[in-house]
Amino acid sequence: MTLSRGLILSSQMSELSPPSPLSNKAAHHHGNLRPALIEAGLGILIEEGLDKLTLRRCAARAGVSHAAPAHHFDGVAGLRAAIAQEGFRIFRNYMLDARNNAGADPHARLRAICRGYIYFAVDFPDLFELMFNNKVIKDVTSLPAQPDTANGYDVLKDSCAPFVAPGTDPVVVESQVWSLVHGFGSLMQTGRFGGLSPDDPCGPLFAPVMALLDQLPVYRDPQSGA
Amino acid sequence: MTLSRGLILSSQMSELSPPSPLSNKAAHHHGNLRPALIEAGLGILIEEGLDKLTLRRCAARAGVSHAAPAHHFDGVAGLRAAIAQEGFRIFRNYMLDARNNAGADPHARLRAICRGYIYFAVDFPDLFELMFNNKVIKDVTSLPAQPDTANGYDVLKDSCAPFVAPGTDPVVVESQVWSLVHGFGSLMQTGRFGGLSPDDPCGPLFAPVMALLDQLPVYRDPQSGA
DNA sequence: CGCTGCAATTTGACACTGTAAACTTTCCAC
DNA sequence: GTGGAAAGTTTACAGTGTCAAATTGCAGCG
Repeated sequence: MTLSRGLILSSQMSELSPPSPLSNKAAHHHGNLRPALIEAGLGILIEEGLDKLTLRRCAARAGVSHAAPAHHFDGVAGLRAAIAQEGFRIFRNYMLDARNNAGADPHARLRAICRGYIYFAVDFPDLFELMFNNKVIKDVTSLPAQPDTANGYDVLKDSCAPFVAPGTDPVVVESQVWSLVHGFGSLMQTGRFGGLSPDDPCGPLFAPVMALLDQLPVYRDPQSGA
Repeated sequence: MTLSRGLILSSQMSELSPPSPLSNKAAHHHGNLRPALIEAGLGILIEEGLDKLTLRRCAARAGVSHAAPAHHFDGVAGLRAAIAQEGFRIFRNYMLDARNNAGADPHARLRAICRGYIYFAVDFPDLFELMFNNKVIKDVTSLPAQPDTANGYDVLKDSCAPFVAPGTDPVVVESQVWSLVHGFGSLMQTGRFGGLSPDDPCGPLFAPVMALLDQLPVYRDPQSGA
């Protein structure tokens, strides 16, 4: 399951290198500047940190002039939102991978996506911070008809479904799980939750904290139908 | 209990207006620039938002030149850390107030401090974001021998004590509670957790989510001794 | 083929920010 | 008083976001 971590970043990119219009060689127009800028931003975020993520630096890394990004993003906020959106896609893949490698037991599957959640927060702390920055998250998660598949909420929702009592709002269980795991992911980077180690990437407190979810009763087993 | 909210900010300040050295009239040295800058920063944070919190703006609001803060803080990061530290003091008072207005029941007390936690996040979203910004929180919570009373963790710890099973590490329950409430506070500002209303400041999902903590067994009643 | 039009990119400029150095003022200790 | 440290000011410089005005390269059309 740890195989899912450390993925090659470019293989996760969505907009990156689309059909590539057949030998679009050295067009002065660069061709795909927008995805190139997003990738540059992700690289800066990972290698240099959130405070180094600037418009001009992204432009330089993509090999264009400092004002070029203005034609593809609505200011620096737009660039950050686009990078966050790409981050949510990687984030979702982390949870999907973790879930796919789990068994059929609802509790095991829930723990799995939580582990994927935390793996992502550990692997990309600056990207995680950018994505869940109060300002950015509002923009990204409330985009026009933004589907749950764009931010991974669908994976969480799906894994919470077995624990939803009939006749109750699913968002209750979803909020419980999401709050717990997101709070853990945020606070873990404090250092107060114990140091991380290569063989224990989620820290020694991950399992005990997530044990709180073991008490959730199973109302519906998605495998066996109703 | 809602009395505790909307406190006059200056009354919460710690460094603000110390002994005031007896008619320190119009000293060109301003006297108490450091606390004045912190208060200016808090005002900017509340009135204008986190992105407007700059060294020069704080200096202007305090009525000094733009380079004056350099003599009191280690760059802009130092100013932000100092403001966050002041924020943690207010934050702690929010939890203390909420707890003091609760009864003796351990679960009720725990719910109370969680409500104080969320009240603070709702009242000061930008300050909340600054305080729990991954970069800043590390500085503030890991200051030299920073006691738990400086960031409110002592209040949380105290309220979790009744739920700590004998022979187990208290940090487990503390992490469970803190993760849940902090995650809720962070994610609430997404808008996904339902709109806030004046008479329901924590949103409609607060109670259902915190119900997860009702299952915690009480091992020790602090009122009746062991 | 040459021309126009358009979109992408560049260049230049401006305001704002953080930071450092040099300077000025104020006050305290001696 | 005098020296010196502390507190603030002034000046300067490198980055940053953003805008307006060129400039470049391509596509379509005469």
